[in-house]
Parts: sequence; structure tokens; C-alpha cells
Amino acid sequence: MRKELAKTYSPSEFEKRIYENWCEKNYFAPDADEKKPSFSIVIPPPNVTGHLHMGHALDETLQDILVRTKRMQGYSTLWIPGTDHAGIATQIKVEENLRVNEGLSRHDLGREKFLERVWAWKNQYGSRIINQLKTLGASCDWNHERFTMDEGCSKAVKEVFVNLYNKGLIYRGNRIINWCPHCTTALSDAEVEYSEQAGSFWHIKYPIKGEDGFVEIATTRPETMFGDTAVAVNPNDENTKHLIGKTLILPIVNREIPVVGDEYVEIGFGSGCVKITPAHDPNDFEVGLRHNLPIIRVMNDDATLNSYACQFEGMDRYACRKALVEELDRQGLLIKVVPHSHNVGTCYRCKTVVEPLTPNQWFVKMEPLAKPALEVVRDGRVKFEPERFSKIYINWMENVHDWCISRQLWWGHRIPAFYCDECGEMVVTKESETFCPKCGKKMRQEDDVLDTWFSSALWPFSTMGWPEKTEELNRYYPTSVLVTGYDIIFFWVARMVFSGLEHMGKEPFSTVFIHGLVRDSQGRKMSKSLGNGIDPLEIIEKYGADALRFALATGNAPGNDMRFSDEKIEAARNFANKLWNASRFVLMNLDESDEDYALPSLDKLSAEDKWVLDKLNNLSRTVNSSIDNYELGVALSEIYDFTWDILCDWYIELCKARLADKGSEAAHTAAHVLVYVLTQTLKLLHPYMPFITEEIYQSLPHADESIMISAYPKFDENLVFTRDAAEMERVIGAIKAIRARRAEMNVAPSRKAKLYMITPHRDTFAGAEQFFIRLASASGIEFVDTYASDDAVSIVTDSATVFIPLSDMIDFEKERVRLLGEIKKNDGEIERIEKKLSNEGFVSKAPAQVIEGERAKLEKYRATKTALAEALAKLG
RNA sequence: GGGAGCAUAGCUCAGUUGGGAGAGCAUCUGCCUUACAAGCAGAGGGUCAUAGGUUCGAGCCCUGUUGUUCCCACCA
Repeated sequence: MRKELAKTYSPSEFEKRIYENWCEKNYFAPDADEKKPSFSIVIPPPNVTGHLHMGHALDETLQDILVRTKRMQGYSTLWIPGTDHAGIATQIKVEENLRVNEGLSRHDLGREKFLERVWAWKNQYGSRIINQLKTLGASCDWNHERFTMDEGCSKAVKEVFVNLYNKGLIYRGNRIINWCPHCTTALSDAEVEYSEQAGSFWHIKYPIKGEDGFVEIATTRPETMFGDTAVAVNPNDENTKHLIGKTLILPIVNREIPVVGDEYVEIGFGSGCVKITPAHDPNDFEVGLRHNLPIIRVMNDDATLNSYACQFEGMDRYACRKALVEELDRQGLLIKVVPHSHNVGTCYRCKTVVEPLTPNQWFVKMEPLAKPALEVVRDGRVKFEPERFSKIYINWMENVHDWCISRQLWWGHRIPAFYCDECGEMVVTKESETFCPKCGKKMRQEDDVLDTWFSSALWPFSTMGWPEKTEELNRYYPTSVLVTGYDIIFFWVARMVFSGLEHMGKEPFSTVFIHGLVRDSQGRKMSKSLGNGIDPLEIIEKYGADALRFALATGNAPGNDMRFSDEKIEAARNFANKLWNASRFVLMNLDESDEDYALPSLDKLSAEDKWVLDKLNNLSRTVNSSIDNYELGVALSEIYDFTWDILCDWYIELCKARLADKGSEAAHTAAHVLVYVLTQTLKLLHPYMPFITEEIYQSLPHADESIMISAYPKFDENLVFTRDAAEMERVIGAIKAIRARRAEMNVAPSRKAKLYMITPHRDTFAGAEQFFIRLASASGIEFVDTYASDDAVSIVTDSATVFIPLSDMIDFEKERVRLLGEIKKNDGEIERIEKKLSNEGFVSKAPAQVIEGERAKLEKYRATKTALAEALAKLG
């Protein structure tokens, strides 16, 4: 007994049930059959304490489409889900919670207790986003869920750190880094965002020692002057080079600093004199290295000024700036203030302006790692889809600086380096405790943790058991494709590539499928502060996961941002509803006792059957090739068009006449073809809309226990009916023309036309007359008999002329005007093609196929012209 | 400063090997035609930003221009 479909499409009633069933049956797990080719994806792990937003929904939808398609195509698919510990984000969240609820800071608790709290938090919220992914329909192998700080991943992180350290690719040093005073941690270059902010140039006098004069210094950051250890001028600058070697008196501080010559100073810009503050500016740091200048750090970790700032000690950097400028002005050392807008770096997490600082940090030496990572993209072993993103990747990788990987946080992988407080010895080891090789004392582990992206970079192989040599790595590494947004190419993709190459000896994936951002209906980025975020869960509740997936998968090109709007989701839901109702119609016409709904033998098929099968066959081909080329939206819109225009608007309508004759062989054939076509369509659509397709599939006579483990349709040589399909197209053209004329002539739909006769323009159409008559009646037009009277109006289509009795006409003059217009348009076409065909260049250079096509068109237009002229003559 | 994307119907966008442009929504007309009004049948609406070039032929390839968005670098 088949399951009946509910009268109305209400996805919330079946999506959950279906998903649970899939899980129970373990369909998401990879197939153990070793003969099957493998297809694997690792999920971009969402933040463990996060919640599902539209970006995830898009990312997960695209992956699920690929995975489901491949699974149906006979691959053993492994889609590894998991979450990221998200160092800063999670720690901030827990700290915030601690502050609000208990009035405590993490320091009040201490490291160990605080980490217990974070783990508790992780255990409480970590499953939330995973469950949200499930509502989307994601067919991840949930038995394989991983976490970037689980035991295996931690092991992999230590292994990698030690390996890189031993190879000299990880070092500790005090290069200048970006420091977030709010998060009080170092950041990598990638974690700094630049934004244009209004500021000023303060022009300040630095007196020259032993002279009356001064040099004019322009700075955007006067508060760093306490750390000035030189003033630089360009040695080639005629106006300033005489200053080199002189000594200046740093105002307020009254410290002596030298004037040095350095070509970093741009001639002609400003006063030509630049204050050099190596501790607080990356460029000054470089200048300082060249001139061996001291590094004086004047700020604390929270960006308050330290004791170097004299009376300003303890003030925040901006408060200090204001007070300092006032003081300089009071002392007559402030020359002028010029408004100036400039880019300042901000923390990507909290948007605080970062402070360049030079504390000791750990770095990954990038040059040796970047080289092979560039090669694999250049030579195509790793391909970006769309291709243009490879340029962005290459450009970044070519200019990459060493990666600052230490973070002054508590939540994360603690750096496996140990110090001896006794003798200062340092050891890097995988062991969790160790003793000093020199003095035997128990060593103290480094306080810093690793950048979150350090562990994410290992995700494609750490999740498969590395550093053990697992069977899984053997079968599923490298992964097939990585699906992610362009916003984390640098953070994640680039680092996975060099990590995979370095530690696995193989690139982690062969294709990077890049998508854009989901924006709101006005094109704005969805953000918490704007409050314009759309919650995918609310959308799912209201419209269903299938509609959400459809809306996200269609209507935009790969790599481009997309807008999400009510119209889009409604259109998607309407499509689901259409499919639902079409299926109900098919079910209504099934014989309950008939279980075998195989395709009838070819000799029983009518022209429209062959037509729809031919169309379906072509659809299968184009959908497969579009998906292969990552044109997921194109494939979906093809399925949409077929379902709505071909299957629903035409084929089902055409079938009604045959189905009405219950029990007849014709009805039997029609029903069987309907079931076949619908089932194939559902299969093609399943990767995109898994729930509705499964629900309907279960109601239909079906061979497989679930649609998701059935075979994906592909092109079938035996179902090519080119000629029948072409003739059907002509008939459809004729029916459309009749409908259009009737509408234009205001013939009431209730008023059936009595008679129609067709005159084929060409021989190829001769055989079509019989079924045209039948089809005409099927489409609301009643055929009585052939009608050959003169008092009929002609409807000229591109392949036939159809006559309607004059009594159906309302406005002769209007028809005459219309015909004249048609003739004119037709003549225009004829002229255009004749011109083209008489063009020597065209006939000699264009492909024969194209020329032949033009000739055929010309012939058609000429025939139409004759018919139109006759029709006009008939009107009198 | 360097690089990239986008500019196509009123709106949002498709258009991948160059052969007279499509969809959804909106608009207009007529329909409860027994799967579906979340629907059906019609209709209107585009010098494909702009100026050149290549080609028999350009929305598509090349160059310049304009507008717009983004990324990277960061002149203190």
C-alpha cells in the first residue's frame, strides 16, 4: 500500500521524519564497497559555539548538493562534519558570560578553572549548530564528527608543530606584530582589517641640539613619540640631507635622538622628516633594524601608556594623544594640525584599532612553504572554481609574510614548547611534560596558544586520523573538493594547501569551489549590528529546508554575492508546491494494484510521450554536465524549467485526454510514462531538494528503498527521439498561436471553437495532423471536423496554418492591423537572412551547420510570409 | 599604489567553447479549465554602461572611458 500525499505541501510535517529515517538507515556513511570510486569533502568547521547563519546555509547546501549527487552516481562519499574551537571568539563569549553573570574576569578564575568553564560551555552549545545543520538536510557522516580540539586533532597539531620546529620552519622572535589591546593578544596579518578613518597630521617641532632651529615632524600618532629613537630623512633629499648626523631633543621627554638617512622617507612628502618609532610601527621597525636603533615600547598590553610616557603614564592611547597635543601646544611646539583620513588596522573580531607591537611571538616561516603551495595552483593541481580566485590566492601567497601563530589566549592548543626557569633552556616536544635536558628541572610550558587557523589548516587530514597512516587517509585523501566563501581564502584555504603539501606530501583537495556572501534584500552584508540578518531556521520553519536550499542554489553565478529576499524564497516554495501538486495528479491516476511502473515498450509510446522522454533525456545530460562543472545553479534552473514548463504545463495537460479513458491501454501507457518521468525528475532534483523528493518518491511505486540511494539519471541512448520531439514542438507552437489569437480576439475561454483545420506548410509536418487534432482537444480546443470554408480566419504559425470560423472573430480591423504587423516583422527577418546569405564572407567562412540553419530559417519565414498574405487576403 | 568583480527588462539576476537575448518578481488582459489561485492562458517591456578594435558575425574576445563594489598594500 502506497503512502498518500497530504493535500497541501507542508514541509514541516515530513522533513524531520525523513531526516531521522535517513540517519537510522545510515545512508550518510561512506560505502564500504572498495570498487566504488571515492568522493570526499571536509566541512568548513563552524565555530563550536556559533549558530547557523545564511553563510553556513549556503555553504552546506552546496556541499550537500555535490555529495548527494556523487552518492547517487555511485561514489562512496565521505563528508566529514565538525566544529572549530574558534579561539578568540569562544573565549570572548565565555568571558563575557562570566562577567555578566558572576562579575568575574578570567584572571579571577585562573587558567585551569577558566578552561573548565569553556569546555562546559562547549559541551552545552557545541551540539547546537550541528543540529541546525541537520535541519538543512546535510548528509554528513555524523558518526565521523570531529572537533579541532579533540584528541586526534590535538595530536596532529603537536606533531605538526614539532615537525615544523625541527625543520626550522617555526621560530620564536620579536618581529613587529599586530596586537589587539581589547582581546590582548597578537594577531596574524590576515586577522587585521583596514578601515578608512578620519584623523589628523600633527606637525610638531623637534628642537635641534646645540642650535636654535628645529625640524618639523608630521605624525598621525603623536602619542608614540615617547618611543621615538630617531628621525629619518632621505639621504638624497637636498632640503634635508644636511640634517643627517645631527641630534634632536625629543620634546617632553628631553631625550636625545639622532637624525638618520634612510630612503624609506619619500622626498617631497610632508616636511621630509619622519619620526622613527620602531616599537610601534612596522616601517619604523624596519628602519630601526637598518640603523640599529633601540626599541622603546611605550604602551602596555591594553594600549595604556607606560612609564616612558612621563606624566602621561597610565592614560589610554587616545586620551594621551589629546593631552599630549595640548601640552605640546602649550609649549609652543605644535605647528599646525591638518585633517587627514587614513587607513587604520582593526581587529577582525572586535574592531578595536590594533597596535603594532614587538613582544616575543612564534612564527611560521612562510617562504619554503609558500613555494610548493604556489606551484600546485599555478600548474592546476589545485583548481579554483571560478578560476579568477586563483589569482587572488597566488597574489597573496607571493607576498605572504611569516605567520604569527602565537596567541595570548587560554582557549586553544597550548604551544608545545617548554622553558626551564632555572637555566633558560627551551624544548619543543610532543610530551605533555618534560624535564630540562641541562639541569633536570621540570620545565614550564609556554603560556601562549596557537592561532585557531593553525589547527584548521590540518583539518583535511587530521580528521582522517593523521598522523597515523589510516585506511581512511588512503582512500579519501586528498579530498575531492573544498567548498567555501571567498572571504576565507587567506585564513584557511591557503594554509590548508601548504599544510597538506608539507605534511601529507599531497595537496588537500583538487578543486576549491568558491561562493560569495549572502546579503540582505538591499545588498547589505548581514550583520549583528545592522540587525538585518535572516535566520535560516526561521526560513526553514516557514518555507521548508528544500525551499531554502533552492533559493540559495539558484539565481546567481559561482563566486558572486547573492541577495536573499522574500520573493526568492517564495518562488522556491511555490516551485515545491507545484511539484507536490503535479505528483498528486500523477498519484490520482495510478492503478493501486499495478506495482510495476516500468517504462512501456517503445512501440506503445505516443508522440508526446516520446517528446517528453526526449526532453528528459536531454535534461539528464545537461544536468550531469552542469553539476560536473560546478554550475549548480544552471543545473537547477534547467530542472525547474523542465518540471514546470515541460512536465506540468504541457505533458500532464496532454496526458489528461488519454487518462480520462480509464482502463484503456492509452491511459495505462500515459500513467506509466508519467510515473517514469516524474520519478526521474525527482531523482535529478533530489540533491537540491532532498526532503520533498523523498516524500513523493515514497508515495510512488519505487524500486529503491530511498531516493537518496537510487541511481542518478543519466543520458540514455535508447531514449533519443529527435524527430518526434521536433514535430511535437511544431504542434505546441500551433496550440500556443491559437491560444494567443483567441486571447487577443477576446474569445471567451468558455466558448469552444467548433472547427479547426490545419494546413501544413511543409511535408515534414504532414504526419502531424492526426495527433494535432487530438492534442487540440486535449488543450481545451474542440475538434469537430475538417473545415474548409472560406469564411474562416487563418492563424499562421511557423509550420502550419490553422483556420478558425469567422464567427469567433470580434474585431476584423484589429486582426488586419495585427496581420500587417506580422508580415512586416516577417519581412524584416527575411531581409536580414537574405542579406546574411548573400554576404560572401559569411557563406565562405561560417560553419556549414550555421549556414544550413540560416537557410532553413529563411525557408520557414518565406512559407510563413505566403501564409500570412493568404490570411490577409481572406479578410478582404 | 596594485588587483579583481559588477554594469543585460521596472526590480533581483541567469546567459562557459562568438551564430539576433532569458527567468523569477512586478505590470496589463482574461480565467475557480477537478493536481496546483503558492495556480492557468495571453500580453507589454531591453541600442545587453560607453567609445573604439578583432571577426562574415560580438552581451560574450581585445583596448580605452565612466560608474560602482570588493580585495591586497599602506606615504609618516
